[in-house]
Amino acid sequence: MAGRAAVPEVIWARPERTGRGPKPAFTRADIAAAAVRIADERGLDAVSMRHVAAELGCGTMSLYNYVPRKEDLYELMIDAIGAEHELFEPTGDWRADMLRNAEDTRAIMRRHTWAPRLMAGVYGFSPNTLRYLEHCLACLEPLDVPAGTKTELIALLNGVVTTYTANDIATVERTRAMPWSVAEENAVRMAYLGSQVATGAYPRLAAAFMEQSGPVDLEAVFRRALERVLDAFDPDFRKKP
Amino acid sequence: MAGRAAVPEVIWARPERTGRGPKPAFTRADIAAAAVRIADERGLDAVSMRHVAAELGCGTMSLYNYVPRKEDLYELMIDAIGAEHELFEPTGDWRADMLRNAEDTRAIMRRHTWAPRLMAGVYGFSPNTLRYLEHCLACLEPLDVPAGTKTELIALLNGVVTTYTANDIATVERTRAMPWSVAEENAVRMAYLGSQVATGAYPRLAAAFMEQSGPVDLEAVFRRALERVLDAFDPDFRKKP
DNA sequence: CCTAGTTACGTACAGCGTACGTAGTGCGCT
DNA sequence: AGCGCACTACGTACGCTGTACGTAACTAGG
Repeated sequence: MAGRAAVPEVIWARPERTGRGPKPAFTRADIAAAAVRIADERGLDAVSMRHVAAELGCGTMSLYNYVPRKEDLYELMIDAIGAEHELFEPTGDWRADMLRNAEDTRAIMRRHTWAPRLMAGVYGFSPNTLRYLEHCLACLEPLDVPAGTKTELIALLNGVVTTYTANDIATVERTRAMPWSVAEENAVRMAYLGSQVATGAYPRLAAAFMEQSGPVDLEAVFRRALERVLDAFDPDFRKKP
Repeated sequence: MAGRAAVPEVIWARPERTGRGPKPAFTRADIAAAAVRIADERGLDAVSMRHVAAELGCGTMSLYNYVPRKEDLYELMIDAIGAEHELFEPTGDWRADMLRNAEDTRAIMRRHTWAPRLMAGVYGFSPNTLRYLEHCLACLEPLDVPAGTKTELIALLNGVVTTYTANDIATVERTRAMPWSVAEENAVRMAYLGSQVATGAYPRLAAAFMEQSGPVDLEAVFRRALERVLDAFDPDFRKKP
């Protein structure tokens, strides 16, 4: 009686190795690395059970011994890139440290442009996610607010980083493997946007468009957003000029 | 020579109706409504070209006359729920107005729990999205900052609303059509999280967990996040006690 | 040693997006 | 007026997906 579990499974809760049977040919890390490699090189849509299995050099269905559902494969991928976080020694300046964390997260997402899309759908707490959370709390040690407020700060900041970086990646690279170029698609979208604004139906939007000169500096916009979020949590902020 | 366009298409740029040929049996609004109905009742995964066509009572491939790619169907859906925004008369109090907008957006997403997932992947500017943007700018008229800063405020606020509501929906309702109950899955996840925290590997995280008593008030957390974002943009904020 | 639990994997199925071909319809142009 | 073409409609088919299920080989615990 093999029987599938009638209860939801958290992949991190099931042991990687149980006593009986032949030794598994791969570790979870192997599988995660293969999936990440495929996603980096051929896009997230290329991450299918078949392709990952092929990358590992095993049969498709063998993968299901390690990863009961595809969703779990995604969790492995998120955990894998979570290992790339730089867990530095906190300096005592919580603002600077959190900025560094945010830029670090952004850099990781830039290396793995599929990450924001995955983060939106997976809510698990993987080992590396927990480690990163703990690190953030360590950075926030000097900040004198309740622990609940700190976790809210982390959540808000992470949300902003994800949202902004997802948008930037979208405008810069757009979905991969399109028959037309990125520039072309963006041009079409901007042309449409311009034509709509030109109808006069959106006067304030038009004014905002007129005001801006030259291309937007995405990096600067991002940093400003971070600073604003940090301001909102900074007890010293009110006293500043 | 029918020939597909070798250039990206923005569905809003292509006219809904061109002169020639038989009258289309449906409008875009019909199609969007059908897709939204399916997503509301049976979940986003049930929104397939086949199902939408069936809901409309036409052949699957006929749908492609109206919606060249499935991605465009998603854009129609987002635009459709964008019509649910309450475009009230600005009161002159930009903070209160923007709070109202945020709560309004949150309410829409709660009615259509698939919305956050879609928003993460679609970046178009649909008619109703533009209308809502214009409305927000109208609400921000009393705020004396550059237009660019206003659009940044709107973007940041919308991002926070989407992120937070997506998370809340996930914990409250989780993916639909699971063989186990929501409570069960959350219980399993929390049990795992608790077991990890109990290992002592995450002391600060453990402390944060200890600190909290009783269940988290998601609404309060959400409102606090909004207030913080608004604080960060409020010129009067520094002068307050 | 035996056997239960595991690994490995081929086959099969339902469902997906959508390319393509064909038939019918009615507006615009000559 | 009527020709032609752009459009609607839709059936069929292809390649792909996740994964249920069955079978064979293997190994550690009792």
